[in-house]
Amino acid sequence: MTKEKKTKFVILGFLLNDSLSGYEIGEMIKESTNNFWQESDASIYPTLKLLTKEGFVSAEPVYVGKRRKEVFTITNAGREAFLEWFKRSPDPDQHREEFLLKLFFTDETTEEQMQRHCDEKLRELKKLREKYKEIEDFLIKQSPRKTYWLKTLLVGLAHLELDISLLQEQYGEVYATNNN
Amino acid sequence: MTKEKKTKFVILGFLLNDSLSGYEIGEMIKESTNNFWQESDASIYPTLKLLTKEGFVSAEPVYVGKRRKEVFTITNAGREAFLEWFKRSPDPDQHREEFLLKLFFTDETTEEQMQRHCDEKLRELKKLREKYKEIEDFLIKQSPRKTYWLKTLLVGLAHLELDISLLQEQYGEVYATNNN
DNA sequence: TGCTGCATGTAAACAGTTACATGATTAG
DNA sequence: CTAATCATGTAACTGTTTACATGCAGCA
Repeated sequence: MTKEKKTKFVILGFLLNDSLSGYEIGEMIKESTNNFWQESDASIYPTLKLLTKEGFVSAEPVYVGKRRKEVFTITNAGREAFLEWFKRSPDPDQHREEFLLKLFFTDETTEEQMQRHCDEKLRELKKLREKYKEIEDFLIKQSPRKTYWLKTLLVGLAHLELDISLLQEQYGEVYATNNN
Repeated sequence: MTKEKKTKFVILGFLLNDSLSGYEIGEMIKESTNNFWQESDASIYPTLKLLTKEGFVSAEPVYVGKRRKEVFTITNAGREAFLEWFKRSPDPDQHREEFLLKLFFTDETTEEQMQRHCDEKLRELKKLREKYKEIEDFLIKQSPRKTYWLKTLLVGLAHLELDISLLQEQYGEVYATNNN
């Protein structure tokens, strides 16, 4: 029926522990959930407004000098809504992997072109792996309570490692000497 | 700038070898690309109309009795458009994995609830693995020319195996006795 | 007769992104 | 002084899905 906007629950999730401003929520999303659940910046403020209207969060302005900051706090109704969402079976993943789409159609084109995409992808993934490892360190040192943040990250890392090794297998370790 | 509808290239991709009707394209999508690039049924016919208007495909009606079937053939311009798309760097993947989102927020709820989602997920993935293996057999026997269809499938299978083993690791092989 | 599969399509609603617009504060 | 960052928001557009609507053919 009414397919609820999932952005709502991402925001509620971050508000469970802390009262936060839209901007702060945006920063947290960028550093964490964006890696497996993308949200655009612009979706946050309208969604916060919606959540306010529904009574799932309450807003209060905080002033630092002339600077206004709208700080949001989750309500009991908001907690209930979050838990109700949480216990529902997750929807099947939605994928839109253009890289795989091109791999799929490589028989009709040239392997050289695809090889170039693979090279690029491999470089990207290695960079991402470094980033993930930094986040891993950070989580272990700074947020030892967030065991599931770490678990989620490790799932992501495992997938990265797999993709890296698949790409290297296929193309014979040409790049392995430099930056593995 | 103008972010082109990717659906166009999925359709062009399938038309590179064969002339096909909208329905047949839909069937092929369901069986193959839908596993990593989801398209809804309803997007096919309007996109074919668009492609016709752009001169990338040509349509001719075929009648079997009173039954009309619109068969589409790719044009030279269509081939060029496809190759132009193919050589562009793939856009970064878009993920929306509600399962991981829930895993991420498990610290704020209960592990029991999440465990239930994991059980369900594990069952789904095992089913999907069977499906993938059938497709693998089919491809090897029926479409030996499509080496990249097979490669794409093997990437998918590797990810499935990884997810299955991650889920089993976490939850101690409770289900390993029955249907592994 | 009614069900399933083949076959094509449209309208309305919704979600999501891009681009824009504004302004305060802080560090160099 | 100016660039970067903090901070909030809107309008327009585009893409996508949902639900609907139609009708033929074959089979039980």
